[in-house]
Amino acid sequence: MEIGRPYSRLLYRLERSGTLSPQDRRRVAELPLTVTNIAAHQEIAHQGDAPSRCTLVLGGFLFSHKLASGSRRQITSFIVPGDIADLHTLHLSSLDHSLSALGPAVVAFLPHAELKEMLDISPQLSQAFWRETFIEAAICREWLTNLGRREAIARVAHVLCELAVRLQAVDLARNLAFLIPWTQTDLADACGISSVHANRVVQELRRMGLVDWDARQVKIRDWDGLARLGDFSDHYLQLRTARTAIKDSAPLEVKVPESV
Amino acid sequence: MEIGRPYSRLLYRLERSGTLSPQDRRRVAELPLTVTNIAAHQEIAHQGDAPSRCTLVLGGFLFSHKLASGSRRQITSFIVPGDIADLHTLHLSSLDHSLSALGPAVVAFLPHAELKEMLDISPQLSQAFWRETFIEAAICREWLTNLGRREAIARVAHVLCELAVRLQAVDLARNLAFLIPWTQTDLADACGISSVHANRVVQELRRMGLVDWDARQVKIRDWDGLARLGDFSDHYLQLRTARTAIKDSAPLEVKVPESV
DNA sequence: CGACCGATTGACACAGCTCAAATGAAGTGG
DNA sequence: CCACTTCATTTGAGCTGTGTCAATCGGTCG
Repeated sequence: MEIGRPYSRLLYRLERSGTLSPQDRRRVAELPLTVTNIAAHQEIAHQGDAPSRCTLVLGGFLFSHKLASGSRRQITSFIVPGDIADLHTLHLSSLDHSLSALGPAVVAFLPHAELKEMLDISPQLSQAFWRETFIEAAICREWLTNLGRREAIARVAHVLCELAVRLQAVDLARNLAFLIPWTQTDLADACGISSVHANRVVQELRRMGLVDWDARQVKIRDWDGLARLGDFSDHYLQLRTARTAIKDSAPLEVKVPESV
Repeated sequence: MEIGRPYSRLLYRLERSGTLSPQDRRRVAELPLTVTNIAAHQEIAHQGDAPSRCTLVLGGFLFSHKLASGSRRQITSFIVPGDIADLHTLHLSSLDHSLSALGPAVVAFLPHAELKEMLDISPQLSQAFWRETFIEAAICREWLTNLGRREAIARVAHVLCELAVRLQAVDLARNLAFLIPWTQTDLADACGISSVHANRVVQELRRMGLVDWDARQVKIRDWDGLARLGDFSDHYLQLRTARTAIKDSAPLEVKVPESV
């Protein structure tokens, strides 16, 4: 987990929309940070907290979640390396969700004060970070559609497609296969279904030959089939360049690499 | 609708988190704008479009929506006067959702160029607008939880509570009653349920004595009961003052554009 | 070896969906 | 001012996707 260059993934993301000036890159790279190991299932921040720093994921996965009716958990996002998990704490007084680690993770904490100062100085950086916020919101809207208007198997397929694309964009998936330390219950809580049903859906996806799924390893065997089933199109992720990097052309007519 | 001061509600919102300098207020007030009447059900922007201006709602209601599986509509947000409906088009290349009017509405279009220029000049304004984005995202997460982990009647109750609070915050609801030109089908598409079921839920809410609901007029008769049923707490809206406003103040006169 | 956790299975219940039709309210045009 | 259309609401009757409950199985770790 290249701790030596903790900002590389973040910078890579910020530059998706356009190049940053060398100066701006330096500003980001020189932000003070505290690298911390997080244990599996550890809660980093709790709903209602008012943290004074943001959390950049360097390795592993975090997720944000909320409770409904006191006991029912809804996962509101998966946060992958290169993402800032709680940028909104910069301007909102209290956190509207909790933040936890899916498995063991490595994060860097960035103090609000320095972050704010940096953003005040550079409108370009401010824009780049703001843009990340917008993408996050677009993902949230897509999830909303997923929960509101697709049935269980399509929801799961959609989430898998999204993760594959997002992870591939940060080099954490190759050949549409990736490792993620979740349980079927986590998946269920992201998809708004019960864990029992999540299990049945996973089995059905296996049976249909769409995915291999052993423990924490997910491999998409039939991208077209899964994307069709999950009604997935990656436009909302705004990864123009990243997508070409992944598979060099037409979005949904992608061929699955034969190898692996 | 007070067209004479189109920015009043926007300014009011931007200043929730802290006062703007007179200069910044002037910058906002002097933004060039094109006021336009929108017919009921008119689509203002379509998924995939790349508009070159943002849409500020002056009167009436807009909503953003997406299609799943080609035909199933999910409403992803209700946009009320004072909201900017599509601020994200400022930095994202294409719109990830469509934008339409619930009933007749009045909007002001703000060209991206001038908006960007203004935000580049003033970090304070930039922050204030960014903050609005964060609130929008928080609302989206709450909706996600709503769809994923609450049953139908609670979803509807939650949406009603949210609208009441948001509208009361911009003086468009008084005594927990408001006018909104939606149909039960619109409500259903926001809550991820069928319109038939939405109807049954509405009837149940009436029967329980929680709301009065004639045509477009919604009146919450038992706030505590409805909020409890909908598992609603307004923290995520980040409206410090809103709750007290709801309980005891008598908001000002309100008008929804009747003709347009 | 026992304890624990996650995956898996089966049986059953029910919330909410679909289909279909009736009712009601609000124009619209003759 | 009345037929006619249109659109929203309402109601009824099955049907089904998904939830809940309760075991069982299997792997991992101390």
